[in-house]
Amino acid sequence: MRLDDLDRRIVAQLLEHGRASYAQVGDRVGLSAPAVKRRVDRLRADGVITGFAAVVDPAALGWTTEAFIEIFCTGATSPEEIYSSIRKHPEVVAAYTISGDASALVHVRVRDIQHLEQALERLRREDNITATKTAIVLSRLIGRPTDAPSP
Amino acid sequence: MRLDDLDRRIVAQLLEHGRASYAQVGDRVGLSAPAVKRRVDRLRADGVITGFAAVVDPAALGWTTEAFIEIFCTGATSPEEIYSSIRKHPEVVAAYTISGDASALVHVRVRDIQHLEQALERLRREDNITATKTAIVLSRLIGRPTDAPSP
DNA sequence: GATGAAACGTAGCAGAC
DNA sequence: GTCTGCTACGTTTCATC
Repeated sequence: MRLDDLDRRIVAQLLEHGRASYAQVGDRVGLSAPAVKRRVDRLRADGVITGFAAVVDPAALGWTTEAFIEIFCTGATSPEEIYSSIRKHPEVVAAYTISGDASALVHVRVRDIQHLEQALERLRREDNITATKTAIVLSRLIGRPTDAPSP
Repeated sequence: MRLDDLDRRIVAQLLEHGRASYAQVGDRVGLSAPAVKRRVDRLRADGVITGFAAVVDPAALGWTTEAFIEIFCTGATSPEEIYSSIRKHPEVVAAYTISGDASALVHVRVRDIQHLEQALERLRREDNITATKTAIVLSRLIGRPTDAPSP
């Protein structure tokens, strides 16, 4: 499937203003409200837009600390095994298998350093995980505060 | 300011369904639509909810590759200097100053490996940046596809 | 302080063009 | 893609606890 320029501008609008009315989006991109709705419906059906979400300040919910943890696994641990080892930890907001020394990179969000320590201990207790290497986030330079799990 | 349990449930609902009507949210949390609206207005005014956004599949927009780049800077480069060095690169979707060896961790999203190479070259051309260490994302285990810049 | 019910204006939606 | 009408939602006002 192909996106034309109008589609991209609609997506850009909805990335900024996810609750904007179709008429508002239409004003910005030069279409009528029903036309925008049709295109948004198509974008959702095609999986370009997978949903809508509130953007929440994690600090306001009491999650003030975040960290990136490199995870080292035994031998040839499959992505599925890594996934099942980390999915149960609610502090994990994102995780990726990556090239390089580490098996995976895990982004966690925690209340404070004590909470981070607990989460790390829990992670290291997983069978597959042999070692971790943690980098605590000192400040966010770019990127919206991502959505947080509820404390 | 303090959030009660109702506030947290409303936030959780809006994180999942950012375009849900107040009545729908109210049904799930046990409030009427006006009551939900008042609380959402307050949550927005207090900065707990900073906005709403579409959740977009970057792959559908042609951004199929992502990577994490550790950035090493000269001496005591301030976060502000790092910020001004990376903000102009549209491939950067997130960036953090972190503890450990590297000065910053930068999350980039690119069309393909060739595009990644170009972005890396551009980054390394920055005055402050002395070295980079890149880990290409092989697969996303956890975490929504984050919002992408328009290609 | 908070909520729920009723009002009005507006947006969403389906059909016809 | 636009225009039209019906339905549902967002929003304010007011009474209530």
